[in-house]
Amino acid sequence: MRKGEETRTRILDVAEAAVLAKGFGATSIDELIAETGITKSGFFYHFRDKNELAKALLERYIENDERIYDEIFSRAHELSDDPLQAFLLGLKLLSELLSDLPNGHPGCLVATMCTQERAFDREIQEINRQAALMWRQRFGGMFREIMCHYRPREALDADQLADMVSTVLEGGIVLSKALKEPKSLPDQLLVFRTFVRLLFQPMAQA
Amino acid sequence: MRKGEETRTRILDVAEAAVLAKGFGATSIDELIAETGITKSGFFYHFRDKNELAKALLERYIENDERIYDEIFSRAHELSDDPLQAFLLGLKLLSELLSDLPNGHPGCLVATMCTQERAFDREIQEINRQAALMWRQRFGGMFREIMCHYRPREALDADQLADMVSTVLEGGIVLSKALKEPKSLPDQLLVFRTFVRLLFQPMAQA
DNA sequence: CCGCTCCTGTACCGCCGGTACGGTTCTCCG
DNA sequence: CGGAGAACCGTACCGGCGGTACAGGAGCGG
Repeated sequence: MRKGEETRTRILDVAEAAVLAKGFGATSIDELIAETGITKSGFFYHFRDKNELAKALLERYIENDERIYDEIFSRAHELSDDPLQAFLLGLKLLSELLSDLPNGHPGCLVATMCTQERAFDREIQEINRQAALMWRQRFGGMFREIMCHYRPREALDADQLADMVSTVLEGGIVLSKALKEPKSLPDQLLVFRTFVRLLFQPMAQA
Repeated sequence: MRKGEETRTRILDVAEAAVLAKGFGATSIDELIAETGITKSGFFYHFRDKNELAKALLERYIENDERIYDEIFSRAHELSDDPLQAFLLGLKLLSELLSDLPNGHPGCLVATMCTQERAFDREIQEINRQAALMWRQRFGGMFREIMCHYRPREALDADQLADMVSTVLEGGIVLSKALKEPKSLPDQLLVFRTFVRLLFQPMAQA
């Protein structure tokens, strides 16, 4: 029981690193079992096929992702009662966290699954969609609360603003990888942060 | 001579669609030759291996991408002499173009290659990097020109702003695919457009 | 000691990327 | 019109990989 879970976790750890580095297709099962020190039979005992591995990988990744956002933004809300300040602080904390990753962000599994969508079944696509919707809900709620206290200089939809957070994160990851500049991602997040601050900045002559 | 180029183009057309839909790894050569109506030998006459196909695919994609940006922003600059207005107009035109794609944006090959980076050789990674740098240069130039005429409300680096264009495009593509909402990408671009307008909007009491 | 979880070992299949190579057809140029 | 490439076709083959099948064994809790 305990032993099985531990092996499964080890497989997922190895697989996640490999998939983020090389893509799902380029990650072979043989390679995974070699690194985890189990046999092929052992692998297929835990995962029916590669698709189920992808599913488990994705679910675990999203879960962890949510946990990180929970931590960061709850900490930000502890430090400031103002919803705008808390959000801006959260973005800053997130940017700093991303800056501290030595080799840059390892990549987002949601994005990897997206760029290879038809290679996976609809279940995985649906998990992916739900993840994006959760992000929208999370940040959308924050923007709605901000809008209760601040009047935006431009009329923008809270959900679209929320999607902008995901967009900047996903796009920043892609750009960082393409440019081989780990700093781009946290930088882009800070640029977005400036935009948000600007958007809700009270008019000069109120 | 002419014939060869045409076949090669047909292979690339089929391959591009398949790669964007399923990912590079999930796209088999057998499948490509079946759809193009040639044989395996014929395929390997045109491309030494799959990696060279990827390279040709990527180069053609980037070339086409650049051409589209050239057209849109040169048209925008014809319609307005003001660099800010021209840029904002360009974003609008781009957003409209993206809106008109019936099934949404098919995906960016640069991003797909990024999420599977180690599966390809360094040459491809370098092409990818150069593409991102070209985007930076293109939009960076525009922002620098804008900054000659407008004073931004917040001090932001022109290159980082330029990267933001790429970020929003790449991130928007990912989000659109994840959410299965084609409209998200053009919407995100318009949100960014609003930010840019806000950034360079003259102060109320100048 | 039974039974269950958690594997190992072996053998095998079909698909796929890639190689090798001989032959064929088409195309353009002289 | 004829020859020389260019642009393929056909066939056979290889190794790696995803996946299946199935038999068996170690360890562990009840």
